[in-house]
Amino acid sequence: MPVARPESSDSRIIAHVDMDCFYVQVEQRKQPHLRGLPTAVVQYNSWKGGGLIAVSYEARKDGVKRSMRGDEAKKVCPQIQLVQVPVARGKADLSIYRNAGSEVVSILARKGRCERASIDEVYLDLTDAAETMLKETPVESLESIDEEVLKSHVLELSSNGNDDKESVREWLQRRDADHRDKLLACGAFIVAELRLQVLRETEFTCSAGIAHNKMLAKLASGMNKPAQQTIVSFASVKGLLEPLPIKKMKQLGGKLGSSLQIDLGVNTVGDLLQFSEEKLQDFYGVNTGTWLWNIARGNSGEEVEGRLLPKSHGSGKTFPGPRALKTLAAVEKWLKELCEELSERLQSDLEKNKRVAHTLTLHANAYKSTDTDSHKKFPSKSCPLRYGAGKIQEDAVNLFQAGLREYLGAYTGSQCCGWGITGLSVSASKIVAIPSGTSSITRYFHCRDQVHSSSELSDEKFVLEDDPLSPSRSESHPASHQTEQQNESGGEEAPVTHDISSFDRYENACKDEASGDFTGEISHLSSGAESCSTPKQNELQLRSPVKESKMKYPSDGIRSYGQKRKATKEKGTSSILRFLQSNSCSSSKQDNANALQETKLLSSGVQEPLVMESESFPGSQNGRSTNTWSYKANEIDQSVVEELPPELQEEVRTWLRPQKRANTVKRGSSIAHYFPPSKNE
DNA sequence: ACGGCTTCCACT
DNA sequence: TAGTGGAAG
Repeated sequence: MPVARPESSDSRIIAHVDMDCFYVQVEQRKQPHLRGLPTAVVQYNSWKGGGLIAVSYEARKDGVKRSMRGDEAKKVCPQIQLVQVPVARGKADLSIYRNAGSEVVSILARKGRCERASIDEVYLDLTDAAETMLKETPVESLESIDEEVLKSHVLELSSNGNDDKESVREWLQRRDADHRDKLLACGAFIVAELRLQVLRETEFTCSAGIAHNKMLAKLASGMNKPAQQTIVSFASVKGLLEPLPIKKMKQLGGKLGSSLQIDLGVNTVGDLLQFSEEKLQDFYGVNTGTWLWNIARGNSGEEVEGRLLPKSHGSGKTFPGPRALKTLAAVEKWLKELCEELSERLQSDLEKNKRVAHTLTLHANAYKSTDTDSHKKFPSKSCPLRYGAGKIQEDAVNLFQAGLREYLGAYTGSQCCGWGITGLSVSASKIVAIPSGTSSITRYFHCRDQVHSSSELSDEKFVLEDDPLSPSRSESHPASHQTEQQNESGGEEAPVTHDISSFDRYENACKDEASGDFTGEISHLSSGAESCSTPKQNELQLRSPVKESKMKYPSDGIRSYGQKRKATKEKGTSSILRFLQSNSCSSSKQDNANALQETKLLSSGVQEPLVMESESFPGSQNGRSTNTWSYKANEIDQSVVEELPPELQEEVRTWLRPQKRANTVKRGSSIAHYFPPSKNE
């Protein structure tokens, strides 16, 4: 899974911001009398007091751990305050925490590119902001800076026990510092300010790590909690990683980490240094091997994605042991609950963010009481997503039945034959911003034309029908049957506004009929992401081919850690495209502003000059054709690049000179005179 | 047969 | 593409 993304001499300024015991804070804001008390959030308290999902730092001191039961927590910490997660439709409802997370994201996105990494974590790329600050902020003003930044922990200092504010102040203002450390210092100021804003506006505290890449930033954010920030200075990287238990590294907490320990005797990150890149590649494949080699040295080129919103929504519940669902009726009942929640969240996403989801997926866990030996898994199934709780539910039930048949094998009436469902979940994915504005409407009709003229569309009568949305029609779901009325979107369950639902329909139409991706712009952009990456491919050193025979996993353990991941996916290149899609990369203030701005950009033709060649290729199943775009690097007009936002200019130029680390050269030389060795001015 | 629920990613 | 599995929190 980890992937090689080598990056040498990386001068980005990356922050990882992590909310402190977030769910607890959300509850404490709701009930301020809980502040300062040992507190934990539990879900479902009937069985052994419920499971803890967040624990305050006061309670942690007493040894309370997440994943204790409420009862155990009471034992080690009798005064603990247990707050229950809200329950809706018979299941835990995390929406208040999600909403609180959005509050935070919208604040943290004010400076630099922001990536929502989870409900309570974000990454920030503050490179540009830090550089600007380094250029424009006279050193004197740093002396009057707020206390918060002085509470930073600077790793190279704290290892010597010199963590006091005076030392930190001195470190932050060192004039002979490495340029990269100066940028880090600027990043620390920016992050401190952001954290204060978060506190002021949400009452939530958070901790942060400031470093040159995501991996180190993430590592650092957890080192001094709560409500503190940690800077990984250039000089501290080696000392930080060397003694670090390998399992503490993100991505190595699981089987890969275990394999490193067991198979290679690697217990700390430092131990990894003894292995050549080739050796690691022999064991784990080219990509993972290179990735390991790099992270051991503190290198990680992973980009901060400009994404403020989740990529999918899901709603699920487990039915452990005795509570397993044994009848179709019971499954249907719970699917209804889950689908209602999902639908609500989809509606909200639609209204707030103008996005629609395209795929509905059903997951289930099941057992057969008959043969305990067969460890067959209940297959997950998906289909096009139709809006409206009732439709989602109907489709989910169909998916379930298809899965169940497959799970049980041909025969059986699928009723009371000794099966049980221990887990159910529905999720919505492939979420894209809705096109809006006149040009999109034009494309809408254009797209429609394609739908009808497009070759295949076979036999089906539904092409011309009013509501071509039913997933039941999709040939991949023989299980389903279309009984529904043509009566389109809504009815009682889907109060969708007209314009929106029509867009929704058209998207689904285009998709269902498999006649090309729905908007011109979206398909251009997403396919462009692939073609744009070509110039960069050679950045990945894919040297020695993996010899599968030498893979040394325990036979039942790790199979393959992605030795064949292609170099064609370059996150760096996609952010420009994302910018064109959503304009969320840099300074956008609010989530829901993105979709709107997106279309302005798109329809203003900004993307055109970037797109040098257009070609179409046959689509997969239907012989449909999809437009895609590519360009030749040397054909890009410089003036086009200059029109882009600064942080993207950088990126584009990087593609154009794939061999160089544009970053270091450019940044280093142009602003080296700031923070001069002696007091400036 | 309980750690519940959610999200993301890579691979095939 | 759809479906699977790992990882994280």
